[in-house]
Formats: sequence, structure tokens, C-alpha cells
Amino acid sequence: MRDPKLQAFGQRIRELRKEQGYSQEKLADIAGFDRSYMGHIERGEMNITLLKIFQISDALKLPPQSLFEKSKS
Amino acid sequence: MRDPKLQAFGQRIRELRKEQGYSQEKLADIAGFDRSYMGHIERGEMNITLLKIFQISDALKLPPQSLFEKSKS
DNA sequence: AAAAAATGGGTATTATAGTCCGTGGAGCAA
DNA sequence: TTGCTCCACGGACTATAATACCCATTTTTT
Repeated sequence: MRDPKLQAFGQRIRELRKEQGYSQEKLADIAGFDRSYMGHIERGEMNITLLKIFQISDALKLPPQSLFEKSKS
Repeated sequence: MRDPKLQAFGQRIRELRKEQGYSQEKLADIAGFDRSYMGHIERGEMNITLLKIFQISDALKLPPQSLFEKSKS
């Protein structure tokens, strides 16, 4: 897979996860899926679906918009 | 499928599409997929993937963030 | 009114996302 | 050393998204 847009998306999630002090496994637990899946997402190896995006944004207690890169200012 | 979040997402796309005066078919052509698929998305019947989200936001010339509901004011 | 355009909604096949399991390595501490 | 946490990465299987058709109904236009 390894599309640049997916990589950027994964990096953004990693960034937000670390801001909240979670391990991949901890966030995966909260969101309700497997730790290895979380790793694949952050590495930009998975083209995840909308419902997974919502699960992650819920787990991070952030709106889904925030999972996308900030537009340049 | 028919999850409320997917329905809201679809409605938002429909709204943005109409703002630009496109038919489903026109937008689907620009984005590069089938008209009926576009219909399924707007009706909230499809749990689409990230790359599809990017294709749609590109077709609408809008950032992907804008495809998600505005947080209520 | 009729014709044309746009949409709803179904179906079948293929591609791939999602799940669940494991291994190994890096870093740090007792 | 041993033990623990975190992460990268892979394999196999199941669920479902993606693609490409189709026809009927609704909406718009003339």
C-alpha cells in the first residue's frame, strides 16, 4: 500500500496518540481493535475505512477532522 | 450498513456536490468511479476507505476535513 | 403532456480491509 | 543476566469495500 497520503495520515495519528501519552496497544484497546492493526495504520500501510476513522477519533476524544493534516497556514 | 455516521457523511458530500452544481454522475466521473457508487456513498450505504475520501475531496477541490460535519456552533 | 436527466437501488465478482495470532528486536530497569 | 514494555512486521483467514453492470423511479426540462 504505502501511499504518501496514508503515511501522512498515520503520522498524524501517531502524533496525536503520543500527545495523549498512549502506547499503540493502549489506544488500540480503547478504540476496540488489535495492537498490530494500530501499527499498520500509523505506518501508512492500511487504507482504513470511515468507521475505523470514527473509532480512532472517538478513542482520542477528538473530531475526525483533526486526524487529517492541518492545512498550511 | 446504514450507520448514522455514514449517513451524515454522505449527506455532507451531497451538500457539497450540489453547492458546486454537479450531478452524481459528473462528480463520479471527475473522482474516477462509477455513478451508482457515488449514490451508495451519499445514501450512507458504504463504509468507504481513506483513499476514496481523498479522491472525493480532490474532485470537489476541498480539503478532506470539509467532508466531515461541521461541529455544531 | 412527453422527453430527458438524475437518482434509487439491486446484483455478481474481485480486491482488499479487518481480525487474530505469532516472532523478534530495542530500550530500560532490577 | 532476567524481565518488562513498546513497537515493527508477517501469515492466514474472514468480512466487506470496490468495481461494473443493470432496470425502475423520480425529477427536471421543453
